[in-house]
Amino acid sequence: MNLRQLADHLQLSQTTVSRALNGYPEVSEDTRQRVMRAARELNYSPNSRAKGLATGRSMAVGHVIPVSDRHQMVNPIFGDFIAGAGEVYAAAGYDMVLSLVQADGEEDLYRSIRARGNVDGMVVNGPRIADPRIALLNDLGLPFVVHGRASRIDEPYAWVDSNSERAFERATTHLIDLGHRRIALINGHEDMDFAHRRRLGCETALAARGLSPDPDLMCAGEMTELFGHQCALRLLRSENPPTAVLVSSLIAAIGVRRAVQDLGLTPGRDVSIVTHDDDLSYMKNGADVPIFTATRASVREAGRHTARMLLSMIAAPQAPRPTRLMEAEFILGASTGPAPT
Amino acid sequence: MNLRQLADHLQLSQTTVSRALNGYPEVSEDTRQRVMRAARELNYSPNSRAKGLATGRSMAVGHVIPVSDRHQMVNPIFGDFIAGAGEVYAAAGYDMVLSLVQADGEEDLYRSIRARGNVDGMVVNGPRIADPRIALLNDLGLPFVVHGRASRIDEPYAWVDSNSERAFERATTHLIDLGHRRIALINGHEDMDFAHRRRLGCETALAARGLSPDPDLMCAGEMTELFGHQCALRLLRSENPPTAVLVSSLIAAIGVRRAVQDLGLTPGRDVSIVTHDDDLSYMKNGADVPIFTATRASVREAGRHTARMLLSMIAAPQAPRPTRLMEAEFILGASTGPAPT
DNA sequence: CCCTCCTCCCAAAGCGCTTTGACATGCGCC
DNA sequence: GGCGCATGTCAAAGCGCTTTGGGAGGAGGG
Repeated sequence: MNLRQLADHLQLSQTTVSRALNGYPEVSEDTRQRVMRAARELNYSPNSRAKGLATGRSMAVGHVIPVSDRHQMVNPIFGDFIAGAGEVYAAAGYDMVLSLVQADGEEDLYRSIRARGNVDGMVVNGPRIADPRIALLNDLGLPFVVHGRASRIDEPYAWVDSNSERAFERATTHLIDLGHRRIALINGHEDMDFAHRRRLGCETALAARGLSPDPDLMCAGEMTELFGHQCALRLLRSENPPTAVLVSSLIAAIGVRRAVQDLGLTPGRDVSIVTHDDDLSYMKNGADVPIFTATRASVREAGRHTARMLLSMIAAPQAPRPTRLMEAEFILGASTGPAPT
Repeated sequence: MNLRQLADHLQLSQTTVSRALNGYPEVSEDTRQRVMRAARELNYSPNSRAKGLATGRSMAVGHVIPVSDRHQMVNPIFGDFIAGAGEVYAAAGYDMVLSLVQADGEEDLYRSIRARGNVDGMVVNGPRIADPRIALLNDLGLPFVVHGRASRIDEPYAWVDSNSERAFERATTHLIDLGHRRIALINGHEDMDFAHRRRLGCETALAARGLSPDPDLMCAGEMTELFGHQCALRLLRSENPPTAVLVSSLIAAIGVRRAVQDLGLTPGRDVSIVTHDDDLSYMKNGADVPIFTATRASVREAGRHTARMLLSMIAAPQAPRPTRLMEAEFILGASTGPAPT
């Protein structure tokens, strides 16, 4: 069923039918009702390609998901982020098109997305420090929102981020207040901007109390359960082990807990653990009593904000680039306690 | 840069340029080279909407992701599945468009996707027992592949699934061989077909050894860490607790382990745990020694197979519906041991 | 030398929609 | 009665591509 057939069926011109369906005022209310009813009954939906061609808008947005070449890994927060964003798109009648990309193919991908014109805007995930994609995208002139920020970038761009620095500063201060002095950090790859900021936050808190960070207590890598386990094992077995560990994701924290238990120690008593918690739907941080003391920021909520921001930019391309900083909650759980003496 | 501008620039007709770019033989090799070079230099990519309109194919496939209305949860395996599928699509020049849908809006969504014609085929996730979507989609006549199967459906349809029944039968038999008699099952919602099959496999194994399943030892729900923890706690605190637990996902198994440890018990000695492991990239089942004894089937690999199957169906719509059953590996890990006496 | 047949290229139609500009009505008003 | 003005409708152009149906020009055969 296409527009012409519908128009023929109604004995009207395509123009009138189109206008009736799209809410233009040049159509009598009677006719509009008739058209709407017929469209529903005959299950007519306009062909989106044709509509896109005619209007120059595709009613779709693109999400580019970097696939880590190191481990072919898709960041686990991605599902929830997409879910949040997808909710908003669905409500607004937008499609979401996903592109997975290895780090080396990125530039071409963005150019090609732009040239093929099948999206009206895009979302960029996993920004790195001084990420070159931002300049590229500004150049291409397609509306985009970054989930996260990129340090050392001067030009304006739209972003949604949670305040990693502040969150990790608070977490670190909390541990210092509990008497911990040897505090380890198990972080994401530190070329990722969020990891960089978390480290900064941590160091700021240490410095504020006259402590200096110990490089031996810092490690960075892909945030898997396994990585958390390995790092924690290495740290705790070292000569001068930490009494507390900051972890950059709940999944890695689970690995840390496993390591602590493997060594016959008790989390919260022998070793304190604070983790960042993205509030993933399938991996909640406990029920009433949180398993881990944590800094919590809902990545699903970030997805919603990002999507809304992008849609607003598509609607008003000339407006200044919006930004939004979300604060993380600090949640007291069972995994922290006073430093053992 | 569009085709016309490119053609003008080259002093050729659009026809010739189009043919040169699309590999038709009616163009001299010289001209083709010239055209290709210019296209590359001027960064020309054909507008995908226009191309789609003209060819009737959109070079995109749709994935419909059900969002559980119960907990607004996105299945965590989804990221890896998408990653596997996305790899194949990218290589074949297809886009992937994602639609998230609440269970109640499904029928309309499929119809609308069909009518708007912006995908050439689709992938259906999370089939239930006797899932009505299959009849609907067969009706709509758009190529589709189901990830999983739906029991009690007679009409043919294409699917990729792993042999859940067999896997859980083996797992159960293994536990029986170790002397376990009270074996619990922590399963996904049992209207989901895969969960249904896992239960069947479990019961088959019990029956083969003359044991009958104890309804008190079976629970089913959303496969979160929390759910695993709650179920395990309840089971282990009951009057006649199980000595072994079968779990339907690694994430839930982590919750089970936490419960076991909360009660001061040791996994693999006091309580044996066998889990299904989807081999998620961020949640591996240990390094050298698997943490859990497990039935393992890579969901990323399933994503690849599904995508390849769909593309082949799009290329040859008349061919019979392919199907593919993947066998799970059985991995011996540290979480199982002889039944305590 | 003419005819046929390739080879290489082109003009124009068509995909399904929106949108521009024009055209019939019917009405009130001078 | 003629004018202006809404109101409701339509035909046709255009979005950027593919594809059909030729057609010019040169090579080869009789």
